[in-house]
Amino acid sequence: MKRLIEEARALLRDAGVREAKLDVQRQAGYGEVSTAVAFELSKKSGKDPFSIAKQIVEAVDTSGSRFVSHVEAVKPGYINFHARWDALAEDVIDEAVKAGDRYGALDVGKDQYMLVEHTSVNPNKALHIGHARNTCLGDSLARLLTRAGYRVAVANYVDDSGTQMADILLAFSKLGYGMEPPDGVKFDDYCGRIYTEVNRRIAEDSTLEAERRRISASLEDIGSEFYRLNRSVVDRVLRDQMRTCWRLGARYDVLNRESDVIAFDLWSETFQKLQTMDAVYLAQEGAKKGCWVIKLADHPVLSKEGDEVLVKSDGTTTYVARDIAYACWKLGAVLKDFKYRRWGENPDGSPVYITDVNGEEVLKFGQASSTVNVVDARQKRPQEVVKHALRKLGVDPSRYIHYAYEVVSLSRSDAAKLKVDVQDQQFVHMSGRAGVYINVDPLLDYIAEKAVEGAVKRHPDWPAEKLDEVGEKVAVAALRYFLIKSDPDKMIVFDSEQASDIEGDTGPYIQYAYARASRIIEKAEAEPLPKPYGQNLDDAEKELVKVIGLLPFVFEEAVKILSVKRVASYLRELAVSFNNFYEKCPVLTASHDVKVFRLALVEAFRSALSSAAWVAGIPLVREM
RNA sequence: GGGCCCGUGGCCCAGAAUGGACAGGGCGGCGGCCUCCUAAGCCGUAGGUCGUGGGUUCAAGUCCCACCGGGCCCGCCA
Repeated sequence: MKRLIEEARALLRDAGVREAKLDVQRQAGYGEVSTAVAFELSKKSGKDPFSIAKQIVEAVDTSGSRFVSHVEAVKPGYINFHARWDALAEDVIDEAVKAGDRYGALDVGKDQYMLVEHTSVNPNKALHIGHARNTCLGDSLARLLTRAGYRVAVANYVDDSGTQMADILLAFSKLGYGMEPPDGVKFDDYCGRIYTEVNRRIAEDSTLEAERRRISASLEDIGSEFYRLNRSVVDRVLRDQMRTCWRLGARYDVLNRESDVIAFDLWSETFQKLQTMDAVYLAQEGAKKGCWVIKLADHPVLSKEGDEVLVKSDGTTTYVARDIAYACWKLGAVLKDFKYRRWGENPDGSPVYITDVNGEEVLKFGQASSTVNVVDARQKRPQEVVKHALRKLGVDPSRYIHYAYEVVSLSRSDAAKLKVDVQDQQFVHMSGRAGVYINVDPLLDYIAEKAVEGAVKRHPDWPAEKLDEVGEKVAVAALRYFLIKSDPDKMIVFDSEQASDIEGDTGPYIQYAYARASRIIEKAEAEPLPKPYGQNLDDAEKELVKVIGLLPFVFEEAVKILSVKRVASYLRELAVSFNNFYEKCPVLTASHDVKVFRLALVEAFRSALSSAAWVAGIPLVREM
């Protein structure tokens, strides 16, 4: 496909058009590559764009072309290049089949190291669907960057210090909650339920509030009973959370604990530098008297809201201060570094490390070329303060990317199921404190159950294990596609019936196209030979060739604007093209030459789909 | 009060980085297609002031301004 564009560009150059923007034409009927260059030229010369286009087309000589069959000037002034399908099909199919499930890989990220951080759920509860949006976006971004040739490491920030843990510890130490969850309940889920209950009890009994504060304070005392209890609770919750993340297909390289940002003292070095750069000052009066605050006066927007406290009057740091220090570590603006120990293993066998003051492992996860932080849109302001601080420290703030996404809320009907009084609201925000949330694990179970119901009808002979395996993959595909396909700037009003749909514009639709293709390949006795390449292709074949050829461009665009959604919509487009081909073009019963060509086309389709599905995190099955 | 985001058929959403060829798809509705590679599919059909009003342009769903409606953020919390 690239060669078709290059050839079109060369033809234009020979015809006297030095610079032209060429687009691969998505719609059928307007050629395969087109340009609106005549419109631009008409702006300069004042002449009618259509006559300019005609003039250019007359000057184009396609007689020596391999990929271009003919060129035409159309209506208002477009110039459309039509492909020679035998050559284009050969080019696209060869490239896709050769590259296999890495088809479309780029090298734009060569020699660059990207640190992607996502998930970062407080370790006092199980993942709900809002967290899943974060994890799925972040994991797919990491995959996209990997496919684009970057060296990528994935971090999960574990906010293990602070007050949100105190509720759970209060429950275990004073309110008589046992450390073991009831049968069939995961520990993280159990903690989430406790968290809700404790908050209700604190609202009723104010003495508990003081108790919680005391626990919160004693957490600072390293080696204390509460400190040790906290560590063990955090680790148990984290292990359960990670099981859910793995279930969703995510993987991680490192778990960075907030308590270790403090323990390794990344802050003091950062603080010194901020002082040296005259970016902070000790407030002498007003409400923030006695606090070290960062100057925001020269920030175009933040200046209107007053300076930000970094060090409280009691000498402890705020969350934003720790985030600044951590950002400095990520981008190599401080020299101090963590130590690590091996914590566990991803399903793919790769190690997961965790920060640890007693750790033996010295690893380089900091000093990234750039860092992507998947953090919900409500934190835009603090994230902007971090960027401002980086700028002050001489770090190019564009290296720090806040990948913001909007929250997930619940539909009226889902909220009503949770006994929320919905009144006239169209949606209800989730709240861990209020117990209003839908967790990832039960949702996946529910979708898998629906999928198994469908599979059993089709394959009454399948053993339960196989049904469960496919059901699980269908569930993951459905949820990931659902969370990835919509614009990150838009709030998702989650409805479990809609999200668990496995028909229409869904993840399973994409899996289904792949399964159909796989069955053709399995049943074919002939080899998918590269030749002969089809003459007189059916429209459905042409369309499929074109869409397969599009993938490298899709990756290029997606990586440029960090758009996971772009990959999801491509997958849909690709699967539609295949299903169309599947209906109109029989493969196994076709004549020998046609069959061999179509088999190769099906194989090329599988390459394109598996490559893009990997980025989207959609697991594939050969039959379903 | 200041700032950020969203507004596309009954419902959900593509199309917004770079303005261009009839505004695409799904759900739901109606009507078809399994002696043929899996019907989790395909085809047809009905349904649209792209929130409103201005502006820029040969050309605006897309860019600019104002307004309306919805959401979020502005703590010595994280």
